Amino acid sequence: MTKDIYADVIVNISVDSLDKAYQYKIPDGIREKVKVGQAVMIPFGVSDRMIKGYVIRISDKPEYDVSRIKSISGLCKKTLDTSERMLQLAAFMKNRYQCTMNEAIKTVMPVKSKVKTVKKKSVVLKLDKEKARAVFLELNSKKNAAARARLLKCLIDSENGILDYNYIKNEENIGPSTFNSLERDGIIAVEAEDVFRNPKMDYGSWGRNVILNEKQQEIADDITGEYEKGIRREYLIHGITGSGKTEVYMAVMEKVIGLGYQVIVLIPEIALTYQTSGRFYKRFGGRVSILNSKMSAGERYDQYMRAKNGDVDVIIGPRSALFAPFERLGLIIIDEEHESGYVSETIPRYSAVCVAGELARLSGASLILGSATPSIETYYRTSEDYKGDKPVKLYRLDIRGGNSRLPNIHVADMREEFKNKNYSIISTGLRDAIGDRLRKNEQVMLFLNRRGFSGFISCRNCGEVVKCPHCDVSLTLHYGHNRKKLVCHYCGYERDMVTTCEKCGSKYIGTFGTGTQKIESMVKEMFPEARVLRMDADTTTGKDGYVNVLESFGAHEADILIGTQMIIKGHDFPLVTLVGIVAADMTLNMSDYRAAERTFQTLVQAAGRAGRGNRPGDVYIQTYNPDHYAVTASVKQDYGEFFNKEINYRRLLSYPPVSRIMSIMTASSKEAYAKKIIDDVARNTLLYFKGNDAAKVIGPAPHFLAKICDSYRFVLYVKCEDDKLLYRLRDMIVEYLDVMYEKKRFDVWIDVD
DNA sequence: AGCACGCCGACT
DNA sequence: GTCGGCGTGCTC
Repeated sequence: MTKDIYADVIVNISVDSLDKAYQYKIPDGIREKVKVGQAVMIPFGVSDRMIKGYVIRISDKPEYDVSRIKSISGLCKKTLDTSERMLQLAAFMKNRYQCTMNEAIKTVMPVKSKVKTVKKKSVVLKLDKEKARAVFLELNSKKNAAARARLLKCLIDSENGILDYNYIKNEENIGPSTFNSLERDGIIAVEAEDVFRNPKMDYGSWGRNVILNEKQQEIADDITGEYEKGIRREYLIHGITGSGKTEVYMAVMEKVIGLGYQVIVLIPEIALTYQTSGRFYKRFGGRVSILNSKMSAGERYDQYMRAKNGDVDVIIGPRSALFAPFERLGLIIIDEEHESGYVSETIPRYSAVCVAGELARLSGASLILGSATPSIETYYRTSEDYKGDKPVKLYRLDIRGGNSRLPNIHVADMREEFKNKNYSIISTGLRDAIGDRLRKNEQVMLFLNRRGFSGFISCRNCGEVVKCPHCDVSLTLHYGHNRKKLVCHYCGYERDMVTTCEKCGSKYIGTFGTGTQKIESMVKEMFPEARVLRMDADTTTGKDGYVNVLESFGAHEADILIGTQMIIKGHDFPLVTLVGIVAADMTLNMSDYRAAERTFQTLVQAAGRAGRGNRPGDVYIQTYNPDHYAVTASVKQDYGEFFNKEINYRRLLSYPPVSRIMSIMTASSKEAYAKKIIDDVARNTLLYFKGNDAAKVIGPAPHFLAKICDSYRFVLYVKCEDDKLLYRLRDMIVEYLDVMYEKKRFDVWIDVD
């Protein structure tokens, strides 16, 4: 006799208490047909009423009282419907990102939990108040009508005889049967209304056609040609900034929509401005739906419903727009695919580019990626060396539209500056250039790689650095409203600025490094007459904060804008003719294999900000590593050169995308315990790869941030070309730790790439 | 959500 | 007794 197998099934009802998996036996006859994502009919509840559910996991051991497990009664055939596809996508994410199926489902089906808030049920009094009062008195005098009387009283007391269903149900403790009986007697009515909040926007006339240049047309024709032949695949449009990638997207979209398919367009959060939305509205009119992060759950749900009902052809939004439930998804476009915003910060930490690839495959859609500085991973998939699945077809778009030209790029070697006794953080060249622009009444942007990348405090006498007591990290200096304070960027710990060294008592406390605030004060000192704006997390409070700063700068209310990452994304400022990258190599020093890639991308994108109007632009790159290929290649704006050097470097060190890398981090409040576990994992990992030289194991070692929030961290790296081996190892480690160690006393994170 | 069960007052 | 409304709790 064969062993029974079981399926975890989620029920297709949107109620919190049912939001979990139920285990069913899979009957022998349909054993092969039941896969994760399959829709099935199951008997549910005491009366075994038949409902639809989805299989989310299959296993051979029952996790419930066996005698009470029912059997799946049949498959729901039909075409692969959207929710089934979404569940398959969730299953993919579960495997790829090591999250639970529930976490994955919550990500891909945001609809489910939101239903309640949107389907607003209300109770309406059907009689006029006089008659209702009579009924109420009658019920009130009866002994068995307490709930009905209570409900009626509430309705009579309410202003217009309408109350929220859930409110009254919870507040007055009224059961469903009470509503039913009153409704049957025609005294009340329960009404469910779907209020579609459709953000109305007027963008004037639409349908305007743009004429593509020769190169744009060629790419659009090629993609649509393949599309018409039924070819579905991934494309990369490598187009320099301002080369008009959007025009190509739109041309392809038009074709795909014409064939009756629907399109998802992902855009980096920061670029989701009215400008962008307006362009799409102008072209596609009301058949476009735009999602943004400011939308409430309800508004977002409404847009998803419009997508599901086929009321829109195009949905535009940040990475979550990927999960719009289109029935006939034909194309996904990801603009600026290298953007870090496409990687989720919450579990599951999925990459939208990767998930989009899978979604496209599942739905028979094509995927177009676009970027001026494609991620190494994506570009690698266009190369001939790439042997994996999902190869990418590459197009180049290298003519800048309009009459703007590439800026002149200057490199300032900060080591030379230091030798020449310029101890400031602004090179002489950049300083002169700023002065020149101020005289010409043009604008300047000064860019710093990341917020408070330093500003750490140390004693000039003994060298003691002020650190966070909970984390092994130096504190960063911030200027509060009227006092200086020290902040830990990891745990948020705050304290007053120290005045004397806590170790030696010296009064000479120095601040090192340069944050945006320090640059601001220095620039104000150098150019007292200049109007300076600073943009970072401290100056921009609220969701619209940064938009306000950018708008004010765009209106020439300031001459110099100082800021981090945010200022180089999106937004064109025609008056900006000078961009200074104050510390170009800061990201190079980060202990991450993507450091060079990030640096190159930032430098190229920042340089692209200068001279987008008619005036020629200048860019100053200040660096301590003028010979590093990330710097030299960005000076030449030569992606190819950078890619070749970078991919060789990664090949040499077995980094992704050539090889895969898995990191295993253990953390515990007891240092020795975290160490013991990671040593154990390391030993087992070596055992796992015994006699197989395909993998390299590095470590274990204390993590780069060895102590965060009073928790000690150790890390182990495993590099291997075959990701399946890594995924299997990962699953084994998780299971092993589960069995061998007490769960609560430590944390473990396992990450692939 | 939807269903049944047990409780309790009311009516035959 | 037993009918019927009401509140509670469960659904593999």
